[in-house]
Amino acid sequence: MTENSNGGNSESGKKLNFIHVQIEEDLKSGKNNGRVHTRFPPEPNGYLHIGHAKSICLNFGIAEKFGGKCNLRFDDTNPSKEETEYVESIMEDVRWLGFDWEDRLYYASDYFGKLHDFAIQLIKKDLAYVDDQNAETISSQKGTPTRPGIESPHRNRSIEENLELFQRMTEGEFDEGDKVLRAKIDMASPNMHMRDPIIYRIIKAHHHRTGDKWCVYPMYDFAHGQSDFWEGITHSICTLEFEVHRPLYNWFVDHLQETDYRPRQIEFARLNLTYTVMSKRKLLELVKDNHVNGWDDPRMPTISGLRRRGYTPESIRNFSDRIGVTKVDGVIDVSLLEYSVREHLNKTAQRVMGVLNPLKVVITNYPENQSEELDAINNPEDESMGVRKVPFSRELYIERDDFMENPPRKFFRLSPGTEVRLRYAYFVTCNEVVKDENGEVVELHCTYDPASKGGNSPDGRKVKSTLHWVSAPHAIKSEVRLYDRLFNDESPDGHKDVDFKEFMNPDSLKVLTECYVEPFVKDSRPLDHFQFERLGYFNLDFDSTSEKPVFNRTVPLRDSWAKEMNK
RNA sequence: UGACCUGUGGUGUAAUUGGCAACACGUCUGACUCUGGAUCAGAAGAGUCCAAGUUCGAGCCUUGGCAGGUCAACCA
Repeated sequence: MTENSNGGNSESGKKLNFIHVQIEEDLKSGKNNGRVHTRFPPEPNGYLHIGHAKSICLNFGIAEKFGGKCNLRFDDTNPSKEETEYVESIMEDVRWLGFDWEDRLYYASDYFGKLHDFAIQLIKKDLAYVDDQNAETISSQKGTPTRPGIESPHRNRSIEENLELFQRMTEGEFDEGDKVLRAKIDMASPNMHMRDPIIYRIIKAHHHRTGDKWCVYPMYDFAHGQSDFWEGITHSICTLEFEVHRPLYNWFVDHLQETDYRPRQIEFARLNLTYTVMSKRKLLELVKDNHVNGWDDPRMPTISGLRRRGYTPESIRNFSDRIGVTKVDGVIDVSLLEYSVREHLNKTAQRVMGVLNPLKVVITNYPENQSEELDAINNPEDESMGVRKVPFSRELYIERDDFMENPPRKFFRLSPGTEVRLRYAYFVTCNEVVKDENGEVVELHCTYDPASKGGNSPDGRKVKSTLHWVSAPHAIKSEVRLYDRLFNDESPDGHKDVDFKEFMNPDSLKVLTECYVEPFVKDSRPLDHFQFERLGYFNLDFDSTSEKPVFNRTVPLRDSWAKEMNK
């Protein structure tokens, strides 16, 4: 009823964040001739994670909202960390999330030539110099945030000498670390980034695109603003830690570009999630040290991991909208992410009956070698998804937890002498419990009431509970992987620098091999999301090499239901 | 003891030109039995970091504090 309770009043009806407000102001004041152009600029040094999804949704979302454009740009200025595999996975993930950069795919490496020319311009303006000192020395001369730095002895080299040295750097005459090009700004600036920052360094590594053409590479601060400028970016959105870089970003653009147009850097808070490690460095470590089975392991917070876990693009985009955009560095509870999947999957997922921990049930008054097909609803929230046939026969499997020989007071499911409903099928009553020599229950003998076909008895009698089940001879045996959070409840949030591996949850992956699902599943390969009724949300994992279906459970169990049963 | 940024229920986000702080998640309670971890109904929970000031009236304005974050990579 009150659908516009968000206070926003944009055309799309979605919530306005502070960046939207800023853009509206820019638009009103006639900046950039009414253009809005953003970019998503990942470094291809790892797979994208849920934090990047926030940035993707923000940047592409702004373009959509204001009728502008959003570029995809790979910020590949450091060849020692970057790989083509990452480029490809990033493109796949952005597309999967539902965004399109059309023909606007760029690489910072496309600008290496222009950037190099700009470096020379800077030297010619006496705003850059070659420093021969090593990293340590340069670092020690930087001073501290509270104490000014001191100038390099090479700071006042002649323009000619700088030009020559930079040329020789470019030609590969020096080794890595021997020389760098620095901007000549202010060694006493209160902003550390303005104390003669390095703009070019020697790296003798193979670049994933330019190969061995270059051995000097521009630094982020030097390259980023210029790239934005050349692409006509109006709003360059980045995370909070770049706030102190902004003066430098502006300094480079101001000293190198001549028109009035200026891209504008705006910072927002990166996403932190509880129980979730999101630093690329740490995720890389998990992959490299085989703590997980690759970047797309369903326990990973990567977009590819979430995809295999069964998350939908819609659910991630909804999550993104829900968390908003601010400059407050906070921590979001993962339950909000999980809520977002459940919300979407509940509307769209195919319902299927399945048994994870089987207990055999024999319907003693049902004829042998007979079977029949019963109608089951595919999605109670969406009639258009129709119905399917579920085979029923004399031998069934039910969930082991659905039977108790000596039930406590509030246990209404199957126990000796009680009658329950098998969903979509019949009322059954348990008459006999078969045990093995260890006293373990191995089989139940039940009788069914043929008059209760479909799930209701003509005499109007009620049963207290409904079970789901599969027909033993028809069921497909499958493997089910139950994924839980990779990190346990004590794990620190966000990017805090601690030994995060101490907090890994040893039970984060359980593989169950004796599971049975309706045969329906076999014929519905294209439908990869299922809700196993009562058991949670699953998806078929196509990654499996085996012939049998393998399911990943998407949303971890919460214990409220179990708690209820233990009362 | 520098510069920049940020402070609204447990969490996240709102609050038109200053007008009794709203929404979502989470939590708790109840209902519903063709299974819910679903759905529905309800409840608790902040007086907006603090202090002064301006004002009939301040989360929004002013001043001063306090707290937290970021910055000293030849990473991005």
